[in-house]
Amino acid sequence: MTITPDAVDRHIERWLPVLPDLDADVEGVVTRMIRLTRHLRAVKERVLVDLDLPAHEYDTLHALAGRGGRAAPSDLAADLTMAPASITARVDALLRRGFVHRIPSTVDRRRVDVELTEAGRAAWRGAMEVQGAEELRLLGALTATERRHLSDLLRRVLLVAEQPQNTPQTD
Amino acid sequence: MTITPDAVDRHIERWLPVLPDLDADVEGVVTRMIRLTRHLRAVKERVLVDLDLPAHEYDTLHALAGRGGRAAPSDLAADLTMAPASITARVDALLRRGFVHRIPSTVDRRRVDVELTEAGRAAWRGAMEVQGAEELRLLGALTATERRHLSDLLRRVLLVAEQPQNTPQTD
DNA sequence: GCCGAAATATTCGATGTCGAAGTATGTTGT
DNA sequence: ACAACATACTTCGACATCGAATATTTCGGC
Repeated sequence: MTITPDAVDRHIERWLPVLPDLDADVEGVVTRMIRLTRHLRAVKERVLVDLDLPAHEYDTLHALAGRGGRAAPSDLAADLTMAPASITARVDALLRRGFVHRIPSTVDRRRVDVELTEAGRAAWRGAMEVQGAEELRLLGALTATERRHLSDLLRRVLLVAEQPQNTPQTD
Repeated sequence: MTITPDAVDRHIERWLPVLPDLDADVEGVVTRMIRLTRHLRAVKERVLVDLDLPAHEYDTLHALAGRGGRAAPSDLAADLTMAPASITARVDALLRRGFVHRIPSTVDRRRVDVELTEAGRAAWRGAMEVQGAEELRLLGALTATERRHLSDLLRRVLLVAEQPQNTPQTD
């Protein structure tokens, strides 16, 4: 049983002539992760189009729901790894659609909590239902134990990424 | 030897109360791939900043080099999975820096080949040298056989992604 | 209590990307 | 030969994002 080559195998084969010391496994892992995340993002946007919900609006609702339906803009910026300045426009758009409220904090008048409305929560839930189907389809290629194995391997890689770089002597 | 939890383990633990039927392995694999690709992208941009080369300019040079130093804008758009309209601005910027030439095709006057200059190739090579170091650092967490195993698992997942969706009845 | 520093959200200007329309050129059918 | 269509690139308008600057509020030291 020979393995079936995928687009990344062809990608590597195409690059090997110009980069002879390319590590096929390292490049293969990285490129496949990039393509898979891009694929999942694309499918997600295609699905959300039917719900008239841009992906970045869904992401914002999702982050908000993950904070119990109420969070400060700076918290959302941290969760979404975005510049705080970008949250303003996102909240503005959600506000226009009636998905959130802006509630000035009474204890700290610098803060303005963003709160999910019922309509916002409903929109989030509706999009949630169709979400994840593609993830299941893709990972259905593996058995349950293989998925666990894959997840474990990736965890070990991510743990290295989380470690502070050994070259923080930039200051 | 118990496994060390990573940020995704904490992420899943935080979401489980609100989404009880969340599959930890599926979510773990997807979220780790997303975070790893984002991390690699961030490190890449941080490295390229020292070379005064924006990541998207490097990507364009890289795609061009992968085509042997000469390609049509539409080819670059396909390789970079971008809208053809976006290539114009990228080539304009590379042109201002003397990294590429625009060469009108003589056989088909609609086409305008983009050609890497020596300066462009040098900039690409210089950035290439420092590229990939972070990839090696991360995947150094695994042994060679584990990397191969990881690559094989991802290939099987990607092969499913490449298969045409069974719902193309949109027309 | 008061003044400088830190924190929080927003505004502003610049940039990158996209889809749609536009322009020029090539191809095909009759 | 000509019309209709297709192709390749560019221009344009809209939009998301960002970093820097700004306004307001809070905190800490004296």
